Amino acid sequence: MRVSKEKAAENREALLRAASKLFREKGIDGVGVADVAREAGLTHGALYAHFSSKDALAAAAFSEGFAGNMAAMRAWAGDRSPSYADYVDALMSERMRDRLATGCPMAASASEAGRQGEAFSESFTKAFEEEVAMVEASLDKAIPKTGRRQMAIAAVTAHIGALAVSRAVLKADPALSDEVLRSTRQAVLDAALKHDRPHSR
Amino acid sequence: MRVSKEKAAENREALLRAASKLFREKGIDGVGVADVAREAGLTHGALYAHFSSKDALAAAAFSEGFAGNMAAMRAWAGDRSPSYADYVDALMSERMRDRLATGCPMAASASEAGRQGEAFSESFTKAFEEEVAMVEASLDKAIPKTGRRQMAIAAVTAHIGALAVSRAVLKADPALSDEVLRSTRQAVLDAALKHDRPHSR
DNA sequence: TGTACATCAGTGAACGCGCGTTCACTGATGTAC
DNA sequence: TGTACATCAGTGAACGCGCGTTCACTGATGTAC
Repeated sequence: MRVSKEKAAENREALLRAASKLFREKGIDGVGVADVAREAGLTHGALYAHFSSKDALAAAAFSEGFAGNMAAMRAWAGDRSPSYADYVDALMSERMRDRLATGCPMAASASEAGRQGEAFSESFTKAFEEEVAMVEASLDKAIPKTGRRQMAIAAVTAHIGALAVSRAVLKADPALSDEVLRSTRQAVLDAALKHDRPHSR
Repeated sequence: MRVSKEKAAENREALLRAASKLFREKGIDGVGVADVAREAGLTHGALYAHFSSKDALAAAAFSEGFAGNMAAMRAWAGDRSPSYADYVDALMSERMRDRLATGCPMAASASEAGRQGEAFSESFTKAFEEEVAMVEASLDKAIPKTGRRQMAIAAVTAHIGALAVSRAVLKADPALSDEVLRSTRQAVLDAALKHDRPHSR
């Protein structure tokens, strides 16, 4: 039966929230469209009134999840723009590793992303560029511009790798999982510090 | 019909090679046991004479693929043990990114690994520890032992992240994909260099 | 060395199940008069 | 404001398909005598 425009918009949001959560928890291939619809309180048929395919849903859910995390980060930083150390501490933490459903969508899908459809690839790439820009802006302006971009790319890449690896080894070796987070955090912070005392290369 | 012990061993190897290739190319969830058996020239039923489940097959194929790459690395390095720079150059290259079927199995499955079965998790963790040990051994002995391990963990994690991300953005933005590899390579090499000129922290 | 037979790797049909997507239908919503 | 009706979000059965796993069967292999 037809529902009001407001209710339809709510349902669309519920589908995105459900997809965003489930895809991060169990992977895109690990969740069916019926699971997503059920979590949103709808039937699977309704999903296709809002999204043309599972790939389109995954791409939209990815962007929604990423935008939510970026907004949360900005809100948490408050008026001051978040410092590089704030960013690193927040991301490379056991808390972030264990919060699967609301964690970084790039870390959740890094190794699957290349095999998804075109829409998803685009979403991933846009998100990566956006996060790099945020990190870049948080870096010391004394570092030359090309160096800042390089460092930001390496830092975002490292955080994605660290979260994915720390989750991959968590069940088999929890201590190693913690060590992965600590080591990457230290390495990424050291890289920024190093530029206080530049040396010839 | 029964086959000779030698032929059976060959078939088992063929299954492992097929699984190792296909799982890296398309992901574990993206390949069926029938696909693997077909690629090996067998029927899917035969697979269960060699492996108890798909998870057991995936774990064995992961270990086989990883061991093969480690052996290739050692062979390539020749008599001298591979230097840190050799390792980084070999791994963070466009060649490694594009050689899906024979590339690093950790990078191919990083974000899926945590969701696989127990056998696969164990294989991943063992491989990670082994690669960390190899990298650690290649680092300058002037760096304190705890620093070496931390640096090795961060480097292996970074290479996994860089390969996964560079593949994820490849279709949507090939130039960015190259930049991801270059930036991580530079960052990881800088981290090792930095220790030539230690500074207070 | 030759014969009888137990072994077991491999075959292919079948199991129950869930997948992504389509579609005829329902009925409340929103609109035109 | 009241009535007639077109719209369309949501339902749920059905589509064809592939999944991982099991199993009765085949027949060459390997072994015991």
